[in-house]
Amino acid sequence: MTSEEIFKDAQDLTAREVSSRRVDVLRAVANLIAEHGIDGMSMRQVADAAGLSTGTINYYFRNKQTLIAAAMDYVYSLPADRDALRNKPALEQIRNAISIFSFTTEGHRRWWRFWLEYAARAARDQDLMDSHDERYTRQRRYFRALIDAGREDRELRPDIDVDETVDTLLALIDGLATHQIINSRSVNPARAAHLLERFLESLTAPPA
Amino acid sequence: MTSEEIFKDAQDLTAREVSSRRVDVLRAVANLIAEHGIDGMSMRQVADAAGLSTGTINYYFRNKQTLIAAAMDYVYSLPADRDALRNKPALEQIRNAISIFSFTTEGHRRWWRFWLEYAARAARDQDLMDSHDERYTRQRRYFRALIDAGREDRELRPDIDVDETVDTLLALIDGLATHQIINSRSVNPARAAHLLERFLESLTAPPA
Amino acid sequence: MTSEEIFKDAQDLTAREVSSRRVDVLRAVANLIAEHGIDGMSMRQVADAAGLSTGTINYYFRNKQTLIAAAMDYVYSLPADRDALRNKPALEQIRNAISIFSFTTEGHRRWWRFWLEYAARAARDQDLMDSHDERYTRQRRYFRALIDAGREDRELRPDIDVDETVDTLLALIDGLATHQIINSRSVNPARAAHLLERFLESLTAPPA
Amino acid sequence: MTSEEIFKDAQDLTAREVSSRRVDVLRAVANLIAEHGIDGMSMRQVADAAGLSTGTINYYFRNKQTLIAAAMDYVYSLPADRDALRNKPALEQIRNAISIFSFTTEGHRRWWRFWLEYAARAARDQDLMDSHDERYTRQRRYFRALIDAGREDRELRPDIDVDETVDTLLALIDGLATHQIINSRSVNPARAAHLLERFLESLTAPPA
DNA sequence: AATGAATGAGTTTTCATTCAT
DNA sequence: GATGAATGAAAACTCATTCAT
Repeated sequence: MTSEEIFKDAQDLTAREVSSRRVDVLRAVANLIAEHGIDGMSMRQVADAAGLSTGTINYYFRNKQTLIAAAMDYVYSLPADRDALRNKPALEQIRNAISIFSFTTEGHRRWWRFWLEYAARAARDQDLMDSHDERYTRQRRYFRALIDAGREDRELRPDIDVDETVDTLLALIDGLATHQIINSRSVNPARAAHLLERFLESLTAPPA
Repeated sequence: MTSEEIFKDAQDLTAREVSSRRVDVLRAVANLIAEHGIDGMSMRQVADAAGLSTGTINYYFRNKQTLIAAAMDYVYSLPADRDALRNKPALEQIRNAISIFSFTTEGHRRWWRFWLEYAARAARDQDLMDSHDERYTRQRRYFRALIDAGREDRELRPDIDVDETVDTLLALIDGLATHQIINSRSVNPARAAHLLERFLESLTAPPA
Repeated sequence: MTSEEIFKDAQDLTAREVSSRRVDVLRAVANLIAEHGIDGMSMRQVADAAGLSTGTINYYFRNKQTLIAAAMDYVYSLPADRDALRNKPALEQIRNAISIFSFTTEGHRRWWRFWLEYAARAARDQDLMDSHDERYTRQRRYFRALIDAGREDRELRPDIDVDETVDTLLALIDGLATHQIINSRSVNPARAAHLLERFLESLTAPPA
Repeated sequence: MTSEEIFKDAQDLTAREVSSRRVDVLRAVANLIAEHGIDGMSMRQVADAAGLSTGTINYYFRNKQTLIAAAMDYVYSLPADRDALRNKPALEQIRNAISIFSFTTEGHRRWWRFWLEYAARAARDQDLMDSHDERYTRQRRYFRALIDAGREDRELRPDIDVDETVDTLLALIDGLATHQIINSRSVNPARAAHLLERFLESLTAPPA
């Protein structure tokens, strides 16, 4: 499942697939957080959105904090269709990986609002911060491998510093996403995509 | 007053300047938001921190929402000591402007935590978003002028696209700041500063 | 104020004396605990009984635990009219002190039900236990002085061990009170009073 | 089974005797009440402690109230090993009967905490009060017989009033037990045992 | 201008109880 | 017989806001 599927409207979900109650709840939480923020989301809203009683929500998940942590985990546990591209050129894989973070659908917008809310909360919550750091490390490793491969394939310039490139790229992605959300008049999806593409270009080998 | 002065410890403040009660409150709010988040900050906390009663807080500012908007405005109303550098080389001015966003002091950390909280809230509040967009536009204009100047002075490469450079730079700054906050184990201040410096280097004219 | 005044019916109170809101609440709590037990008393009941809102109760007292502790303190803070008897014979003072613990009025019954509830809770709450122990120590000291005086005045037998007498007497009082409450069919007030009187008799000097 | 066996640690129990599920539950309830109080004990705790589901607890016993009443009955249904002492001197039998109420083991402490909780609840529950009164009557009868025998055997003074002695003794026992629990700093087990012993001494015939 | 007591709606959470399996 | 998911009412507590002083 991709983030788009998580953040699509609730009513579309039950029809298509048989999902456990637990997942229904987490999906509802993700959408509610994207829409109202963590503190703006009440347990009653969760219960209503999931079609359960508040008692049941607290029966499954011990309390709101645990519920939110679980929702975070769930949202970030995108199995990703990366394997399908395994034999494609590295640059294509990078572009694909990046595209996941674009703003092409409403689902994407919700994902990023969720992410922003998460980030703001994690800034004050050591546990969330730790688990986020872990995910970031994985993401970093993944992009590092891609860029490494791209460099060896001569798709990317041989003189780039891989680690620096990864960290800069990931910061750029998050920064552009944030700007798209809160400076949406100044930075629109097309603009953000263009800037990212320009950054990628700066990494490709110049015509000898 | 710079952001550092807003977010330094409260006791340091009263000594230096005579400030109106209103400003005391706003400063208290800014620090409380950085520490507890918007929803995590109660009006009573504000009152206590400002040495006033809750009644008075609501008397000055109509309600919490207005108070927060005022605090946002206040924090972003940094007069900035940019003029002092007016005659320095453009690159130095850029470096100085960027340094304001670094993480060298605890005040800086608080500033970014405030910013993150602000961003998350603005994502769901059109009014905040609008006023933020306005500020972003001003910031953009300022950096644009600097980079323009730098290009004309041949400090920067003549082939860079100024608008793209500004947007990329600002996104990078925000992205790196976010990472420093929530991926603090992976991205520390020195690393972030280094990556920004590397980005600047990529803008300088290569030795012919 | 004596325990009888604390535990009389609420409506009688407001008429007679001007009492602070705080005391109104504590009196309501004492009566509610006597009637429903600590866990059986809800904050809403307290609020209703005191003619305030739940918010106000939590505004005065930080939470239920603090409220209960305050109620305990209040109930036990009987100024007592002991001084009035200062010059009377020791035995008369003892009899008077004991009579406070008798069951002559409904107020007394409530007082003992409150005490029993308190004791049960204190058995599991170190803080309550500590403060109770302190009160017990004071009570012990008071009776010790009385019995000492009685022995010196030759009202009481010279061969009694004062400490043992005090501890036995106080245990007997509490035991008889408990029996009157929960074995009310077997042990009634008159019986309990008689048994206490017999115990006192055993302390008086036998006719030489 | 004696009270000591009910209140000893759970793991020791299963080994020795084969007991029905019902009894397992009641034992768990007794211990939970001693530890957390009646209202502090949840049905889920009972289920967990008994290794059953909440559904099963409510299936065996109709509801919490019934369960608690059953637990009370169970705890008080001590067959007692009194018969073993049938031919011993009355005073020895009395001392033995009293020793059951001492505080020599952790099991005893739990028993008394249970008793205190029971008493507090019975003070507000006519049904519990009635069944307790019945037990008290039995206990009274038992001690009456012992003291009667002791008097006839000339172990005890002939001039004591048997009924008064019984009621005083039982009140003293309960009072001392309560004091040991909630005034544990002032009244320890050794002290309580000593005071009881002194009371017994006052009943024995003085050397002519 | 300033207070802080008072409010009451709203929140999270607990828990005895039910019931389909 | 036995389960445990699900309930919904009730609990304690919070908090922005009001208002008499």
